[in-house]
Amino acid sequence: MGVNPAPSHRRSRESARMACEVIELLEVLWERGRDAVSSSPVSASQLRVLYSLDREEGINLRTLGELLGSAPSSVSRLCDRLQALGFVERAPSPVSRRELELRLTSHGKAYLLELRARREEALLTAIAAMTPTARKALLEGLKGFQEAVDETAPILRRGDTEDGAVRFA
Amino acid sequence: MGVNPAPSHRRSRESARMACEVIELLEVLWERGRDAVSSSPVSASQLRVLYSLDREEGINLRTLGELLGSAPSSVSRLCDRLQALGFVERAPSPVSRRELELRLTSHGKAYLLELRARREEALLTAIAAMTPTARKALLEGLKGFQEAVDETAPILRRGDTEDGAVRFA
DNA sequence: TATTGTTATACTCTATAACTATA
DNA sequence: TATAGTTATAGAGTATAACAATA
Repeated sequence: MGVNPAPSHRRSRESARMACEVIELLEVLWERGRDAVSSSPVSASQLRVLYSLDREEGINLRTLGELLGSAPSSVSRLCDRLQALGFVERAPSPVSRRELELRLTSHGKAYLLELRARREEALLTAIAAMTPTARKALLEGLKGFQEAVDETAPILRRGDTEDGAVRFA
Repeated sequence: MGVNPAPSHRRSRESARMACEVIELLEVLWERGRDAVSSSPVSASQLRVLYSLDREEGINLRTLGELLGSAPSSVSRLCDRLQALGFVERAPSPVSRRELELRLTSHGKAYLLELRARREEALLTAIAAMTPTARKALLEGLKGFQEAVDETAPILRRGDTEDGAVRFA
């Protein structure tokens, strides 16, 4: 301990800290502006459901629960309300009569589109204030980061197992 | 409409979309891992309070509410529980007997430190998988972005007014 | 009278546990 | 019997409205 770390290690740690700060900032800012969209009051929890269903169409309730880190009962209630809003639909699974296939409705997809457009607009305000050099670096850096997350966060990757089932491990 | 936008505009929009995606990813992932810290179950809402008090020490309850976009009554309840956990303290304001000064306790600060360390560790896993070039770009880009947010999101900036009061407009 | 903070009430989110239907 | 999904109950987050104390 106390030895000089390699420059790339220091830079990694500095990047992590910086990313952490930026994300905290946006966690506070975005939650403030959530209600401004479509006059449809979708909570942060419901929004996480929409994100997940957008990424993994047709998953069942149990799998969604694992993805969110929430209990099945909580997810069931969330889906009750999102279904009542017309954003999510429960369809019977073709492979097992005790499972569901959860999907965004076109209404739900439209909501996500609008929310993302609004958030991107907010981000643009900040990005427009950056220097062209920093802007270019941000894009390159985020691209690389996203690819790296996709590789190192297996929970988000759908992988076929021998029996053909979908696994999220 | 339909005209070719300048390259810098296209890059800005692309950056915004990319940032949006990355943040959604982390909103889902981080919420899953929140409970793993210190065996202290701090909710996402409570966490936003801790972030805000860490940034703006000694603000009153109303101001915190504006910062979070929450009603004063909600903030009061949040503080009840954070105070019971020993993470936040309410002190009488020296300038007005009807106001409070809200602060993190040392216990609260320690919790934030631990949470951030854990999250930075998670980010490092991804960052370590990036190329050195992308890593460097990420750091430069995030730095520029954070500065730009600080400039363009006045709600987060504390500014003295003529009468010496603290304003968050 | 206006402002700061706290309660009262009602609805949403969350978890654990009990329950129904299916495999 | 084990698993997928739904209720039952209880505690936490949220907002609106009514309230107390202070300015």
